Amino acid sequence: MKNVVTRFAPSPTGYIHIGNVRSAIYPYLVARQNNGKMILRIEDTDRGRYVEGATELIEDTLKWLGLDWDEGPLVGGPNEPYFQSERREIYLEWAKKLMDAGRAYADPTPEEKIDEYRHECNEKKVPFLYRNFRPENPPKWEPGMPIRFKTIPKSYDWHDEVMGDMHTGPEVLDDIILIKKDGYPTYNFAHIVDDAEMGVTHVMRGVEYLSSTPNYLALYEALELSRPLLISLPHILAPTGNKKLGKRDGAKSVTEYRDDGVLPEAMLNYLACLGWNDGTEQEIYTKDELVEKFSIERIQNSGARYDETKLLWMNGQWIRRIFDEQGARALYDRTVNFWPEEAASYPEEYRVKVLSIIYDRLKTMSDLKTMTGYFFTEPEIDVTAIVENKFLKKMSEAEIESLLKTAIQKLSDVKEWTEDKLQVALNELLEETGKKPAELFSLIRIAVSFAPFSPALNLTLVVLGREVSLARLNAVARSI
RNA sequence: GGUUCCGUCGUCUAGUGGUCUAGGACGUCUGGUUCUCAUCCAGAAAAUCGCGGGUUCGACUCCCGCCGGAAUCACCA
Repeated sequence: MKNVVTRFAPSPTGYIHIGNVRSAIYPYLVARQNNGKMILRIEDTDRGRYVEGATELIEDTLKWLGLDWDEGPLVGGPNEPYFQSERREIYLEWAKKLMDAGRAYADPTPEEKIDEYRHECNEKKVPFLYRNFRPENPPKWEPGMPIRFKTIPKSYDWHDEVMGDMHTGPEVLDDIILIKKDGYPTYNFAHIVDDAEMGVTHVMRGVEYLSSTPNYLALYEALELSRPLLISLPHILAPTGNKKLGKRDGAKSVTEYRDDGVLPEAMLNYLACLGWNDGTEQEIYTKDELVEKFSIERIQNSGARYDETKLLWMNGQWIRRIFDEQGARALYDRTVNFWPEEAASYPEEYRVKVLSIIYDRLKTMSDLKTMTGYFFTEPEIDVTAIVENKFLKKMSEAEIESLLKTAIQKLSDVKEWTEDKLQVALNELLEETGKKPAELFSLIRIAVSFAPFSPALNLTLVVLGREVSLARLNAVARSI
């Protein structure tokens, strides 16, 4: 396929949450895969729901995920403007053309009257269709009047790339509003006009638009436009219940995950594979792999439940992958905002070392805050933590004290404070004292960190350094 | 209620008539990796393929009916 043009067209009503980023990811993938263009268009036609700053939030979210766009806010393009509120003249022109052709009309009916019609139908238990109440002699249009499409009720067949062959009868077609009385277009009309003007070839959006599609088809026809490829994306379901994931169910914003230390690679990977797979058993995909392997045909046609646990697992995978493939430094660059406050006064090099021994324990970057405290602050000595430790509680305090002193002596004699030399010393200590690793190592580990867990003992000692390690051990020895 | 879509382990999924005694991943459980936590490795439990009919030598796969779930029916997108 050539000249592929896709778009992501959110309305600026707040943040983008995980339930709806997928309709940005898939169009992006399709555009890049086909050397096509991706358009970002802001559908701000509902002034009541407009949220200040939402556009920036959308831009930030996309940029963070690594989804860039070829046309739209910030980058411009040949079809400017990309805010629908600035394109009102265009929609009005198209609507006028429709009126001239007798396919649209100005509707003078007051809204209360429409409510009455609707009510009437509900009473009679017949479907409410405005076309049955079409005003007989619509007035000439003037500003302040809504414009409605004059539909021709008939059956439609079409193909949805995800849902398959579709068919509906005339009962779903109605005289939908094209231009609201406030002069802004409805989504229903605006997106058709914009997609046509911008040359959009693939319309990807949530399945909630599937039932309106016949009306769009009627519009394409009346406007003599060729149909773009229609691609309905199934909903992402909330963790519980069968509802689609929405802000009401506590759907977190994408940026919230960023702030919690989820990597964009993991987020993109997880979301792209929620409801799509390439048929192989691969689970971890880079953005480039997704671009290469993505296919519309393999998008699932049923909703997928959002599972944060799996996202977090994937994030752990990505943390390790970045460390292993790009090095400690590359991973460190992603951690700047996630260290405990006290870490700021330590040299960067030291933080990199801490990261290097702790990274494989991280699920999110923000775990650094809770997991690395003892590297940056003197832990509070808590003798009970030692005495009541499950490996140490069978020893008397005197025994513990003497064991600790032996250990201090041995470690003080270590010439080079390195990973290997420390391990040798630790092993010798084991032999000399006749203690089990569980006893000896637990004692030293707790004395040096007072943390519920820490990396391998020799590594912890290396990073802490000789001085700090011995000082802490001595302090504990004095406290017993 | 009308219209439309969907229905394989708890979850995400593989599966296009025989190779499925249904595969993988997350999660769970067990064991191993000199202490802890995690990683990693090995293993286990976990799906009568929504239900009932049919077609066929043979159906998770095709057809029909039913049931269940969802979406939509706005001057919101």
